[in-house]
Amino acid sequence: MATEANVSRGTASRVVNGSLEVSPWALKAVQDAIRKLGYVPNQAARSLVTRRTDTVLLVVSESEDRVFGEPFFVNLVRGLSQELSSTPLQLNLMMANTARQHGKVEQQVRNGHVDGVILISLHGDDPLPTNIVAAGAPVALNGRPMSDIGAVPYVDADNESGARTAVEYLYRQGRRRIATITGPQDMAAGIDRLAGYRAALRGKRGVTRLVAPGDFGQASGEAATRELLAKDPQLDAVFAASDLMAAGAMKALRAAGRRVPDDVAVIGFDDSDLARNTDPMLTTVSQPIQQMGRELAKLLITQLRDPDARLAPVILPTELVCRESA
Amino acid sequence: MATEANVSRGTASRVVNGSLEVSPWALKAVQDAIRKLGYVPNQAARSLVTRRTDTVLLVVSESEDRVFGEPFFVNLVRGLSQELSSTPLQLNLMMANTARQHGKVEQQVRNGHVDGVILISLHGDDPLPTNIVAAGAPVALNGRPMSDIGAVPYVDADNESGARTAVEYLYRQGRRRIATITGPQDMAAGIDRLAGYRAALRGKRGVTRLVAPGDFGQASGEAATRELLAKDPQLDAVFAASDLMAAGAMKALRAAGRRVPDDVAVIGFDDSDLARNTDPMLTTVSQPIQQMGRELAKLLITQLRDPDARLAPVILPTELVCRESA
DNA sequence: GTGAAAGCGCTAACAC
DNA sequence: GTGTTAGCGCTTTCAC
Repeated sequence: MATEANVSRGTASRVVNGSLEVSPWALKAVQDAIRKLGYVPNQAARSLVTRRTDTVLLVVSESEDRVFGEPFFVNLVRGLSQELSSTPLQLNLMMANTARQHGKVEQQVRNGHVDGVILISLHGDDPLPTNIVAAGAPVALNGRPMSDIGAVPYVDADNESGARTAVEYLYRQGRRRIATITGPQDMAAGIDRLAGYRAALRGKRGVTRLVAPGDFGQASGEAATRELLAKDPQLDAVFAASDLMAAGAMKALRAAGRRVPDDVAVIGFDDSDLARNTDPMLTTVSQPIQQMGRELAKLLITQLRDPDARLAPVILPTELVCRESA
Repeated sequence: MATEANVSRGTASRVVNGSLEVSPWALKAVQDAIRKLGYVPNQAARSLVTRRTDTVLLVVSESEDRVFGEPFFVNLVRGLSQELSSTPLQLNLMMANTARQHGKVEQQVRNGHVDGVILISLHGDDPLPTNIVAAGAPVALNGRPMSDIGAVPYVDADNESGARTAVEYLYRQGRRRIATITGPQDMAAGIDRLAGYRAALRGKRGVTRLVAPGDFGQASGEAATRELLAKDPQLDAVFAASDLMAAGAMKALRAAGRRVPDDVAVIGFDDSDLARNTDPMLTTVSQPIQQMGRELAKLLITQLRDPDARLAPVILPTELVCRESA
């Protein structure tokens, strides 16, 4: 290619890498040659000398049992992909739940096979992010980690505010016996959504509060609702911390002869596919998942550009989507 | 590393690449050195000379509107990932719907950035697979392509047999006015499922057949059902070519005062999350999605090992999952 | 501003 | 069976 443009390999390389120290003349000659030859740099050769790979590793650290509420994964990936498409960065995918696979991730980093790592759906307080940083690569996390890991930035939806808005909406509708079915309390999303419920009702008089634990799964929503109904048959609203649990709640309510939303209003969380397909359709809190993917990518790109950057968490707003159930 | 083991770089390389022509003595010395030094080969340097990248590209060619029935994507990826984890192959992910992005895929192949390509959720008769093959990389497809592309192997569920089983089940229950809501007839899955419906009823006397078109989406299922009800109010069974459409059907049936399954039995297709969350829970045809992912990976690996391999399509069995709606 | 040359870490062909 | 050697295609000093 250099010969085609009548310049040295060095100059050609300078043009390809956008160096400014090139004469307009040479610039054009090289650019023409590139177009003519359909030249594309060999990534391997480049990596060999730059010691960068232009590769981002997406680690899905998901246990078989807890499958995330589903348009989630595709949408997140779509956001990531969108943001990365304007960079030379490639996306490498790895499912890693076992400790052995986590070890593989660290190894990949340590051996310079990837420039940075994006972690999604981590459990509790996994040491993986810290280990990756120690191994020398920047990390971006999806979802607030349980134990605060100083240097690792994350993206999350504003779970507390979403829950608060939902419960306030129920209150404004005149509901006064408002129950909540919580998510697992060892996950930030579970904790924050419960906090939102509490915040919404704080200082309100004449409101009956009821809390039943769930695990984000459908069955737990059903069971929790039966429990709540037993405790307070007058119950007039349920805020569930996930759509699946809300669907379970509706089922239990129907079985108990309650009409939704007439007797009991129900609100879920996630705005999953399911929410559009229940009968009545579910009022729920939606998160900008695709946007979260984009922010995740941005967080990583920023660190790649400036390794010393200290990034703050990105908290994205949620939105109450009103359908039929409340 | 070679020096650590007191052998030449050549011998070290032979050991690393599992050549048999190495003395046990040298073998051990090198292996010890590897362990001692925590040596891992540099992938870039290796690629540079072997002209392989040990990378498989997963191209998701999905239009924004048609989101696939959802645990689909994660499960497929999980299968792929499982199968690839025992090889040195990495999985590269790319969302590519536009023609421009399709071009990028071809370019990646042509420049040797990937060794093979797996394509999922292609539209109609996309020329992409043929183009990739022409560019010199093996391809494996998910879902039977519309136009038969000779050399490109694919993995698919046995859509026809799944549909046939479902409709036969309705017939055996004594249903005699059996309708179907089809998928889009420009997709193999839509066509095959309709063929299964027809096959199940072929030659049966005293059965009323009713066909209404749908597009796999919920709304189309609802509309089709209203149409069917208008044509034949006596209708006693509906086989929908997707769970979403089945959910829409149930909604329309309920609105028309029919009870499911008492008055009208409903069966869906996909066994998506949704099927477990409708009320009554949906009887549906399940596909082994994760297994499909594994087979997809195998198809590609085989071709990578033997470029001349001529592979037959892999058709995986479906299964009727009986719940409450039929 | 540009050319020349060194070398990134590895494999493969060849000689021994 | 093993050592030697020549690149793979690129970036990056270092002279000029």
